[in-house]
Amino acid sequence: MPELPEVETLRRELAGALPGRKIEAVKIFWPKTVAPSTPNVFSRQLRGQKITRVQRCAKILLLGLGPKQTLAIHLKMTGQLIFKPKKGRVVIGGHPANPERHTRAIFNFTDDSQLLFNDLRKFGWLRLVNRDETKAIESAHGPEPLSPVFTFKYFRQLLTRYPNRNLKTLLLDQKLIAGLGNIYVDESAHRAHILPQRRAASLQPSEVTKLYRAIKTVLRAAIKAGGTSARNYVKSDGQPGGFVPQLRVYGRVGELCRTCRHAKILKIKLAGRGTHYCQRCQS
DNA sequence: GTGTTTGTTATCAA
DNA sequence: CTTGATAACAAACA
Repeated sequence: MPELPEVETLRRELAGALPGRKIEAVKIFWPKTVAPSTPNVFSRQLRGQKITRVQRCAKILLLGLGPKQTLAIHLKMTGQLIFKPKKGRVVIGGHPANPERHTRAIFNFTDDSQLLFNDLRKFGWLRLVNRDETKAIESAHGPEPLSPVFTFKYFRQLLTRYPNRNLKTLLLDQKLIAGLGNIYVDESAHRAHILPQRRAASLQPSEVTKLYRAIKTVLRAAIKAGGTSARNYVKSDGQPGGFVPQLRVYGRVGELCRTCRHAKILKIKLAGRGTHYCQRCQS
């Protein structure tokens, strides 16, 4: 699941690869990927454009195409962005012209390099947006948790403003904090020694501090490791990120807790999501 | 055939 | 207004 650290990893890699490259052709293999546009319109609009910068808003990657236009990319659950310095050879399966089984879009650059958008479950999307629409995307999200805008004061006020929400749903809410998903919410709660099902108002002041710090710490560590490849996520070179060994609860149901080495990691359904925690370390 | 996986949005209900 | 539940999207996997 590409969350903030995974998209940030891609942003950093692609920021070193894409700027300056000119789009020669765009192929769309799954039209809904570019909805509400159409493959023809979408491709025509992008052809000849040069990528000027690579940014990120929450879990959305933003490829700048000059001052007026941006290509916004959301990987949703199974999206991948693969950069190939030279055109990859055509491989088995799927569409005849389709180099990889779940490739939904291909950007060919004039120097023969390529950007592939793979997405097994077809939830991801590509959208060409203008400046106003980019602003709208940004204002639909809360502060970036690793930016100075995400102050302790803001975080404390969040908990006060939504006293009856449980931590899980609150931290997952993109309007309140940008970029956290199922993995890093569970990991943050474990590191803070707080159960994700707790009501916001039930946190002691010291717990608010611990949670605030845990969010930042785990995100920084995950970015440093190149993200979590629990399922489909890979980096732009196709290699997995390295954070799985550092996960403390996500995907570890039944395992012995790596912190207390005593209790087994439990898994419940909370806010409709698989939620992992240690009964002994978290309260 | 069933349940599970999850990011996001829409819709409904209390 | 707050909050949570559910479905929808879609496909693979156990």
